[in-house]
Amino acid sequence: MSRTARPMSATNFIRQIVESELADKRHPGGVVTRFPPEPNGYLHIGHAKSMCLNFGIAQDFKGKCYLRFDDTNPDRESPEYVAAIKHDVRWLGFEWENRLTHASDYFDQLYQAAVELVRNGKAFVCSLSAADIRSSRGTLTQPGHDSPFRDRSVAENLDLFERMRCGEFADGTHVLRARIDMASPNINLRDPTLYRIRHLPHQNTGERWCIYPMYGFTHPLSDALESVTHSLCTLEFEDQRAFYDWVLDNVTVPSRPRQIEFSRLALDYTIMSKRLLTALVEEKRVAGWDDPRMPTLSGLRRRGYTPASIRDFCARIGVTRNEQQIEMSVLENCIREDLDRTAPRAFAVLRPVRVVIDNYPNNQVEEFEAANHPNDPGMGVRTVPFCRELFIEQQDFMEDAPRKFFRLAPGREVRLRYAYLIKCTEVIKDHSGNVIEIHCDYDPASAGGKAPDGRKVKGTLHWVSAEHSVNAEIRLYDQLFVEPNPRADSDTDFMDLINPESQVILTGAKVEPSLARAQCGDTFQFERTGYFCADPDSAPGSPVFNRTVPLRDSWGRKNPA
RNA sequence: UGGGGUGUAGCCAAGUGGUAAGGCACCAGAUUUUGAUUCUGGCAUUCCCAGGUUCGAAUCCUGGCACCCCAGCCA
Repeated sequence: MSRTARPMSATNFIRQIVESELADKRHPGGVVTRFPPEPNGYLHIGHAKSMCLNFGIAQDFKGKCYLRFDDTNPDRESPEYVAAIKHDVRWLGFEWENRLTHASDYFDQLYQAAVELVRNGKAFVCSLSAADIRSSRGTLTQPGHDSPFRDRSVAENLDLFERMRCGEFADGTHVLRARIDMASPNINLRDPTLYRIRHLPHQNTGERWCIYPMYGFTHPLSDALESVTHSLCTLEFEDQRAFYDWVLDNVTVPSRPRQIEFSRLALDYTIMSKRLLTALVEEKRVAGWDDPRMPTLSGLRRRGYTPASIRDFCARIGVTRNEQQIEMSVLENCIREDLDRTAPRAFAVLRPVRVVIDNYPNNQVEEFEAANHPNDPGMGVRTVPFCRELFIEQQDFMEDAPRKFFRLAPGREVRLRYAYLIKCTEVIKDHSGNVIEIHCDYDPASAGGKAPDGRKVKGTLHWVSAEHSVNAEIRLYDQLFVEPNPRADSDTDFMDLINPESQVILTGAKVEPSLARAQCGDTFQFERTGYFCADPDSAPGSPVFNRTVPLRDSWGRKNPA
């Protein structure tokens, strides 16, 4: 499997815009996009959508895409996040080559741009407190009023701004504001803040600055400096576009990018807000950013999702301006489709119960050949050891079984896949009535699982040898929340909606011997059970597997446990 | 009448005046040594609603309705 991303097959309204502009020769320098994460958290699947869009357009239209860290707020950003983001971008299959940048790389130019605005009377130093700025901004329905500092002279503004930069003032004492229109119906145009004072070291620029530019000012200029042609962002920035354009209209810039918005991704039964994901991590409600229940790329990776499956998902959901609330089944379908093709099969018994084959020789061991993939002989075969005592799945035995239960029950015959047909002769229970041992007879003529006389045996079970199997820990994962949209009800704390069964740890699982040497990240289909992935917690001889996704199960769906 | 957006099936989504693609989900059947996979068929006489224009409207016009975003010195 190639590490490079396949282009998104589907088109969308943004690609159509790019295409028609290219047809009109509007971009002689080629199309340029950018993926601009803030390094204040880990990337999630919503970012994957943005990456597929931005890097995908660059790839398909022979353009370029920058990976630009939007690092203008030093108190939330850290090198740990920078490193994690770079790792995740590469993992998803995208390459920035020599186009790794930071908004902070442009702090000098940004400062000069601010000075230019001041010189032209388009910006002023405001010495109102944050609270006063807020109250003078007006409301959604009422205009704001001008700051008393709005008409400071250019000379005074220049002097003050310079002194802000030199560290003469404490945090919060002054800000630089654009001089636009306090009565604008668009609140973003009511003299928005351009620079604030923060005496804080920065993850990239260190101690060099104590004033930091705001997003709304930084973003259009960074785009222009990188000759970005299409600045693609999510819908909540739509109202900011007027300010984006104002900046580009009022500062001398080398190029003229265009902002286009698309809707952000929401997935059922999870959350995509970085603030809330951070809270889950910090309050230790999950094991970390890479907890397999998290919608982060690192979480999905640890869960067993492949980059290709996530790219496929992004292609399937499309890019529009509609609110997107996607069902989990879409994502699950993508990983099942990928892993069905690529994951070798293996036997693992999650909740074992002992089976004794009374008519099988006591010390005999046979090796049966098993296909690594039933539909792909190229994936080869392995052998699995068989002996008198085995484990099967507790769920595969029922004492009083209905007609349609195609598994083991007293007097009934099933196939042990690749091995023999066995018939249940006796059930042994403990004092509280739990089945602890199932006795069977096997048909010696059915080696390999073939019915010698062609008799129909509907049920086929997976199994492991009691003597040869390996103990394993298996972690079952399910949706993180019990509500499709945990944020829907503002009276309910989303923490209270965490699914208590989102992680179920099985410590007594028995897996076939070949699985003892599973390497972290190896994926398997445990037959009849699901897709699993070896966790980094695995140790030699004691593997740990995460369930990526269960197999589709038309029996279990109709007969919930 | 604060501003900006969005309404096509349960969830996504094509569609750009010529008679509703596709995916997921769901249902039915075939094949199957995984109740998996695969395959086959079904699933919107109608596009938020109401009028209008037109031979013809999801597409154009008018008027409603519903939902989302915006009042950080966050991004």
